[in-house]
Amino acid sequence: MINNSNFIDKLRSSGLRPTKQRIKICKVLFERNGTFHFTINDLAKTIEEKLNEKISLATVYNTVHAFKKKGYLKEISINSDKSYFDTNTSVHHHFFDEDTNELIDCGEDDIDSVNIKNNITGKKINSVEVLVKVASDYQNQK
Amino acid sequence: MINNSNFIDKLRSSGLRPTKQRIKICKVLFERNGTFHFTINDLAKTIEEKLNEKISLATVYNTVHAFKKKGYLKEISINSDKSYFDTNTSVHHHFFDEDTNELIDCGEDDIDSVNIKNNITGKKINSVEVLVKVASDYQNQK
DNA sequence: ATCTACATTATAATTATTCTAAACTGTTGA
DNA sequence: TCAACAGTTTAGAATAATTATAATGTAGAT
Repeated sequence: MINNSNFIDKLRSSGLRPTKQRIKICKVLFERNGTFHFTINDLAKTIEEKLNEKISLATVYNTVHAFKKKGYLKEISINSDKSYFDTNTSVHHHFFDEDTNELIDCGEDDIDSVNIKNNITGKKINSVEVLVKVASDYQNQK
Repeated sequence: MINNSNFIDKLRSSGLRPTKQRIKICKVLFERNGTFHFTINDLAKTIEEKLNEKISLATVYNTVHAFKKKGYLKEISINSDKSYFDTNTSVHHHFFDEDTNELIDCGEDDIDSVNIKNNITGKKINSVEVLVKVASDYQNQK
């Protein structure tokens, strides 16, 4: 309870009211070491397990999207039936393990920075993402 | 009608029965210059317009997935509520215009080839895709 | 303490996609 | 040529992710 003030300040300073639910979601998302890759469902389930309490799915959706808009979360481009989010908002790329449907951060040194030599005229680049899809050799054989 | 035999041969040689619907879908997809980026819905609509006839949505889904499995189509990774496909199956990257939701092929010279220096142990790389999301400056300001 | 705008919630609605089961059609081989 | 079978198509139901709705709750200012 003591260090909730961090989250309260963070929320307030970005114009989001520090409601109970948002603070709890902050705790689940950001009180951890390492990054967290999740779908909305993953997050809702984790909240239920960690806090022994349910937050409405609609609120989880609203909050995740609010956090994304404020830059606290990144949405990851994978072609999938659901959306993935990442607590690591720095520029970085991903492996996607097709055997397990798991997202894995690429380290700084895994991929050279991508150089865009020509952009669409009149547009601004919002993001550059590399997705490396991998699978076991066994899987590939079929 | 004359050059349907191309498609018939192509289908048969890959183990797909050349049904009326598949041939029609081939015509819509591959009888064009330049690549075609589409969602299932785009394709169904295009079929209806071009051929003045409807093919069941389920069939369009089945066919597109069959063509993808055979390597005639590529699925593009965009975080979106729907899946995008591409008739250009070569290794290439994309711009995604967030103003119009339009996919645009990157030219050969737009992006340097991406060098993956470390891979996940025991896995094989299936694909490497770069997605550059762009939007007008105006859009970005809000 | 009260007010007001913003948040939360359960639930309904929407949208993309897959499943189902019945009808249909290429293909094979007698 | 044609019967039979396996693969296809189809309309519509089912499922799953996400968004909208409208009533209730609550943080923060007055």
